[in-house]
Amino acid sequence: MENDEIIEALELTGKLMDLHNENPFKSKAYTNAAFRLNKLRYDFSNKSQNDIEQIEGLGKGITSKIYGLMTTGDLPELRDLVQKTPAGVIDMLGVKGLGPKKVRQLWQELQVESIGELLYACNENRLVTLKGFGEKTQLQVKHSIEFKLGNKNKFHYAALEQAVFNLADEIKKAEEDLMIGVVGEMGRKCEVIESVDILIAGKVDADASTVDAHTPLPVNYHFCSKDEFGYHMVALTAVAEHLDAIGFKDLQSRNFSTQEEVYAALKLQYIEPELREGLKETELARNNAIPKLIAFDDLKGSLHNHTTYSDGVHSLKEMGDHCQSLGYEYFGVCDHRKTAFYANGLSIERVMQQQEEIDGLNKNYKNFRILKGIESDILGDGSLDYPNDVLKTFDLVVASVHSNLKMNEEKATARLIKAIENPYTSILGHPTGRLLLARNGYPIDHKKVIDACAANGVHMELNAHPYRLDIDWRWIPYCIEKGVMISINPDAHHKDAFHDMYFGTCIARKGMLDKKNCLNALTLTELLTKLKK
DNA sequence: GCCGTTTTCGGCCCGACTGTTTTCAGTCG
Repeated sequence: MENDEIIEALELTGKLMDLHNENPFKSKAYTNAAFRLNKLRYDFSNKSQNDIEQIEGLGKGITSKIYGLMTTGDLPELRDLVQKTPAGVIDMLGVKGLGPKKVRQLWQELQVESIGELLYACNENRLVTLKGFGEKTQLQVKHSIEFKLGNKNKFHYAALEQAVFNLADEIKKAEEDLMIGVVGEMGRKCEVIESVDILIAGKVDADASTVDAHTPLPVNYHFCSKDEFGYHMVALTAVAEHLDAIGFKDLQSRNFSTQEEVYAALKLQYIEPELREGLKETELARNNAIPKLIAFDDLKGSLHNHTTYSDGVHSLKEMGDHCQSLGYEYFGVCDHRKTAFYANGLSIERVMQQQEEIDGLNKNYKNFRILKGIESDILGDGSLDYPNDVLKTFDLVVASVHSNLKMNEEKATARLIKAIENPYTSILGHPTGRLLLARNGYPIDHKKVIDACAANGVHMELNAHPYRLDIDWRWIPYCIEKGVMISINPDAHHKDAFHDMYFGTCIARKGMLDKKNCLNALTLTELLTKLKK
């Protein structure tokens, strides 16, 4: 069993014990174990029982249960609890705003046994009769369920890409003579995917759909002749608004084997698939004004990453070495500040210690440098969780919000602007706090925030984690217009997460980012000059 | 129930927020 599965099982056990009104301290033992294990950030799934028992906060009793779970995949307590709980009631624990206590009330007092029934009960205004519930709780539960249902059968781009590429390869292998194209939302590299579409051109002997897709979504296959491949690639990749704007239906012929030929026939600059969203791309193409889009290879370094100093998995040296081995020129360490107690945030003493270690490591690097940074929390009032005389010791300061996420637009915007105005802020981190398919960000006035960045020389993060992709790509053109540079940051907590910058680059292309407006496409020397300003 | 340890028993991760209360329980990050 893997870390996550073990932690999830323990957490669920704790929740179900609360749901069944067992001794709250008994359930806490499980919840606490999950909490402790979750903080470890290393792979414990193949450790010995003795190793597990050495972990702080775990004793003999819970250790033996964890070890049993690890080796047999079974936790008898959990099995019993699951057995006496309707599956729909367990689902209800996943509704935001509902914990075990509230779910118990809904189940026992309203006999609600599934998320569907719960939504119905909200609509019938039945939740307000329960003690501890009111209008607002009922409305929040309703919204939360609707959000959940609305995201059913939607996936993050990153979760599908490899499977879809593999699928295209398999089809190609089965019949070498075919032309294969990924079209639709996947072709446009949208951040959230609802359907997978593949275009196949050529003579198909076997039904391509017999190839096992291995994707969690059904795949739509489209077929055409080879000499119309380009025509159908454009038709199936673009949204209707784009096709209208370029005058697609006025084309006299379908005989275009490449996409480039289609745009040439329409007397337009070539428009990359990512851009075919029906926004301003056609107007720009008409004036030959679409810039050369950034490529993954253009990135020269990685800013905003974490190490074991806070909540990262690998040490400073491991992360630095790995970043260098990937061919980058610099690696920015931005561990969490102390306010981030949830993430083992750094005290001032440990920051100093980290900076000394960085100085030591930098002496041995050639053509590579670790930059001293910090991810400073933006507090509720917009101030940063460090005094200025400490902030000035860093090469870069990423300021970002991690708590108190439920502000209204006016307050959240003012809070961000105050943080941007701090003279030591270099980059505004994940500006809306959104988690795609899981949580809407706090509402902000993007224009005001970007204007403030422009006025204060602050750069904008494009957090490249596939769940975040925050700032939203739709705002990148406005950033560029105002001269605010975009920093494609992996926010890496693990060596493998540097690769997230690839997904950041994909989404940045949708925002028409070119390399000269990308902070981490600068060389080390250029970057240092920029950061000093 | 379990942890840590004063090896027997007091106290369970923390701070903030929300919505419901009328002083706090439940939930979240």
